[in-house]
Amino acid sequence: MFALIDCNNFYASCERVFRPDLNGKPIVVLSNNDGCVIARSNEAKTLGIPMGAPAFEYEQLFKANDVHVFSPNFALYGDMSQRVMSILEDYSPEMEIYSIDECFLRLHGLDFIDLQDYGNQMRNKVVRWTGIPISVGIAPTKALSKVANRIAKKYPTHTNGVYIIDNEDKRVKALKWLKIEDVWGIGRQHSKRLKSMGVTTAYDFTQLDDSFVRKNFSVVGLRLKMDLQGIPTLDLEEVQAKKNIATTRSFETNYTELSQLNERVATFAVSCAEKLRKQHSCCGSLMVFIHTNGHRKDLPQYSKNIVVKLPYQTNSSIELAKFAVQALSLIFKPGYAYKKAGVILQDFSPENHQQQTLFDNRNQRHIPLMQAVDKINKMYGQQKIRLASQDPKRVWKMKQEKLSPRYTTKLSDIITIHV
DNA sequence: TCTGGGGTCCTAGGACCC
DNA sequence: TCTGGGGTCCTAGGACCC
Repeated sequence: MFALIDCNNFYASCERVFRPDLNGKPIVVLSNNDGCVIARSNEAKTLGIPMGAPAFEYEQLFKANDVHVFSPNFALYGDMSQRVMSILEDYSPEMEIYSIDECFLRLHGLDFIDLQDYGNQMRNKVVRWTGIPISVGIAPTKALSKVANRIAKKYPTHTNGVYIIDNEDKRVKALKWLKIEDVWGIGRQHSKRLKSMGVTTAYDFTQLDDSFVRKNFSVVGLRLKMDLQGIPTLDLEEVQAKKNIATTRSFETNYTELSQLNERVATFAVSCAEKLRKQHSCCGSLMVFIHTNGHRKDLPQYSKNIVVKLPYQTNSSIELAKFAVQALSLIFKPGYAYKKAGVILQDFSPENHQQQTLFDNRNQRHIPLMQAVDKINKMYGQQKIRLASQDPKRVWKMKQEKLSPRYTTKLSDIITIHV
């Protein structure tokens, strides 16, 4: 059996842990730049605030209903996630952390344990130790555990937040209940096509012909179908080194000058390089993109990306910033109002396994230099040491008007209790 | 005025090899 | 008249996830 454990309204719940006065009140968490809604408490969902709603369009509704709005506090969410995961880890030797708020456990050899009770224990411990409510779905396959989790979340009073699919009747009933667009792995395009052929539930999908599914939805669709039928085809996945690393941002205002974009792109490249060094990889190519604001139909639009093959593998912030800024100069066109830019690293290889090129221009001294920079930044705070091409005066800011304290990761933000 | 960010996998088609 | 067969590798685009 597999268990899928999912934190309820995770970001909203994290904010509420340190603001118990907000229990029972509607909360939303916004994306970077306070752009759109990326998390909602149940109360906010009830008000009809959709996922992805642009914040400025809903300002009135927020005000009218006393919705508490938060800028994203990823330091907090990341730390809370680790706490939740480290508790759940104790419930099985095999765990896959699937996302910041979800994990799969393999429940093997628990034949004499009441799984309902086991799920209840997880729930109670996590909420008691962290304040985060979770839902637990248990079933013979990963896809079915996703379905079970959805039922647990949808009917908390009936299920007590734990639901188990452990026989054929329950499986069929659950799949007939689940709408096709809510199936894990069936997105907007697939569900549109399926609905047009009369497939409206997960159960209908499992009744389709194998070769038809294979042809129209590839092996991914076929694996999903089997998993939903109770034949395990999806297994726990190991943590692997990333194959791409990206840093991309929208700007609070539009940028028109190359110099402004240079600074942003250099900073993005440095941030990517730090992530790359953290996983001990080097990269062989990078992509830089810029584009104008696609929502502004009244402004001239321009969007371009460029992929640069590097002359050698590297993870030096200095080198990557240099190549990224060079690439930018090749695609920058004056006369446009740029809203977003990004750097994406690709073509990775292990750091300690580098192929030397015949005419190697790599500066070997960057290796100890970067180690020193990383160490200092770790000790004294992010970005303590920066490249001169990065914003030396911290001119660049994101719109973050409703940022909560870093309760768990910053000494000065720890809550004080007055006795 | 204002609309997020970071990932994965699969497939088809083109370029190349002998 | 008639123009092979069997591969690999790479990339762009499209789908999906949170």
